[in-house]
Amino acid sequence: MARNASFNIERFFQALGDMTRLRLLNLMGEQEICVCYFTEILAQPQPKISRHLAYLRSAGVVAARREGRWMHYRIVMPPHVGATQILLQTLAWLKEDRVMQTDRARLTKACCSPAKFVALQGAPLPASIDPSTCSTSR
Amino acid sequence: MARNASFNIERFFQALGDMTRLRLLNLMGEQEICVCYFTEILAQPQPKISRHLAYLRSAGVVAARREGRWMHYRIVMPPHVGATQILLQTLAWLKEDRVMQTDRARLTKACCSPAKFVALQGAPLPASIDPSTCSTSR
DNA sequence: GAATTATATTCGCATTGACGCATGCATTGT
DNA sequence: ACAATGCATGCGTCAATGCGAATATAATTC
Repeated sequence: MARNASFNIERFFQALGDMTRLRLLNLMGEQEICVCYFTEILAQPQPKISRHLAYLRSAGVVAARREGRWMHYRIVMPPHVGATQILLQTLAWLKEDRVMQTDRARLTKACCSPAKFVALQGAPLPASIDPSTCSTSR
Repeated sequence: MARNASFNIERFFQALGDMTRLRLLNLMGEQEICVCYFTEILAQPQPKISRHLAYLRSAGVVAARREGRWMHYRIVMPPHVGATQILLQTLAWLKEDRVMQTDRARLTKACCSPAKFVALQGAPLPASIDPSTCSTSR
């Protein structure tokens, strides 16, 4: 309920004005990600992650999908072309950031060798991950 | 390299997360604008305008130049290509907004017929304004 | 139905932000 | 020096935000 509040420009930029939320967006990128990956990769308390995801959701930047016990979050493009372009531009920009690159590397590693991440045993893989991308990890 | 410690991603987006600040940025656009125009066109208290300008300055989004009693503010492009593109994209997006269009129209009007804006008597015109753009005003 | 797992929400607290009001500071003009 | 002008800043107040800790909710498993 109350999931489709009208898109608000201020709220949109405010949602981008926090490093934790930017890291979450960077991890989502093009694909849907399970919450358990966020908490594991950012190494931060689950309630904190959950609140930031709720913030992003209230800003209309992400959407959630439930799959059994797991919640998958994905980026949704805003209902304005201008905002969409800014969001895409931001995601592209984030990829140049060291922290963001490290996060992405950890995500790949977690998906390829989940056995090393105790908390992720049995967690659903992002849909777009396939073993062929797991070149150097063991 | 090019690590400019003064520029902060979070701060950058936070600066964009306020309607008053977006209106100020929209008014500046490509040109330098005197503070007295902001207060007149937005019809809001001068300390409020000044505070928001200070916020934008602290975020590295605008710069100020003193000219006698007047302060001129202008947009400065961030030291990152990504941020620059986002800022330009944002400015372009704002132009589609009704409020922003009205503000711009009022700015043009104020520059062309300052006599109608008591507070702007003698105020310096934006550098890029010339009388040829004042077609229908008297 | 009870326990477990994955995620969301509530609470208390500290910090920040936005605002109005009054005042301070810098520059110009007399 | 004094007053006037244009702008910035300090103060008090209130709302919003971020956080950790605890608790609640939803889906699954026993």
